[in-house]
Amino acid sequence: MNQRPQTGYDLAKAFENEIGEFWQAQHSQIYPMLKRLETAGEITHEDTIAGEKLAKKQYSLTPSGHEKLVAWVSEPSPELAATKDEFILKLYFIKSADDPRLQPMLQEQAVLHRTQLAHLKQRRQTVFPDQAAIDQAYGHYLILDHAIGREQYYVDWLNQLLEH
Amino acid sequence: MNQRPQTGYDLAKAFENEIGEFWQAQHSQIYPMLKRLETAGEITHEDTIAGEKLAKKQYSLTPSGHEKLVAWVSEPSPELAATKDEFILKLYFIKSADDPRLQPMLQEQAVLHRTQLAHLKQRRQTVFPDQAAIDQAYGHYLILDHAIGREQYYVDWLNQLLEH
DNA sequence: ACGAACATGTAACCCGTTACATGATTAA
DNA sequence: TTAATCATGTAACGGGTTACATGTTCGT
Repeated sequence: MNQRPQTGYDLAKAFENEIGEFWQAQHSQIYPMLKRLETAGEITHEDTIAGEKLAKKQYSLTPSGHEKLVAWVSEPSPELAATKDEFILKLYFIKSADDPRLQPMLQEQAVLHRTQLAHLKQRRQTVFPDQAAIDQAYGHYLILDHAIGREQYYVDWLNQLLEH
Repeated sequence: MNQRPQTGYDLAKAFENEIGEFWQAQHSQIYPMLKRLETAGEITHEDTIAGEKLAKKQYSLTPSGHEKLVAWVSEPSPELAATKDEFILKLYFIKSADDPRLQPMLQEQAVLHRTQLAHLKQRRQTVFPDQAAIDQAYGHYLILDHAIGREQYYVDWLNQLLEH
């Protein structure tokens, strides 16, 4: 998306792995959008063949598209992140600290977020094994770092409530 | 929503203030939903008049609705929270730590999140001034506490990057 | 008298998810 | 050979936002 040509499939995977913690997009949203962006003149594609006859569309930014991307990154992002956390919503209906449903709920979430935290740490280790890897994709590293810190906070918060 | 009758307006305000950090719903979504829930037999309403002629609909849960709510709270919540943070998405396109756009971006977000953190702390002080207030709405307190911790982490993370 | 907050609704539109649909390539 | 992954698309549906629309009450 930045400079190297990518297929819609590549983008879908990036939304799943690289930035899925903070932004999501399914391939059913991506393919029509790529067509729209091409019509708008922000991207172009080149048809390539992998193997015998598997057709791929390698998209790349046009000068106009690149300009727009650079401008967009520099623009202010004044909106605070929108979150939908069903567990937290359910907490609203727990009126007392003694509610017998509370501890199981916390435990369930603790399992979930500990697993996620371990998974993210594992990813950091494999994707950014050394300083060179970090230097080459610093923003991506920051995203993963932020995701890990955020999960760590969530786990700590749950643990502290479980000790009680 | 729990036991005391509430109007659609009350609910909209709750989504704005009490749980807006983790779940959102506009009045345009709430009013039709209240009608649907009433048709389904989960809630009923009583027309009341405030002042001279301002019509209010005080909704309350039916036994069936209350049962469903209790069951829903106890159900597992296996999905991890979905987040959409445009700033973090933009970070993805910053390839180097020396990119001149990075520091201004971080500073802008720091202002945003410091303000939000101060606002949330202020709310905790006014909504939960003593232990009695916490004991009466423990879940609500936990939500606010979690929101504060989350913002504190975000601010700390940004500060640490700004020191650099 | 006026503006903010209270109070309730509908309509249009956009965005995003799930499901439907198809086919090629690669590794076990 | 068979399952996982690669690769691209469309359609239906639902949820959610913004905008449209109206009227009352309360505090200053």
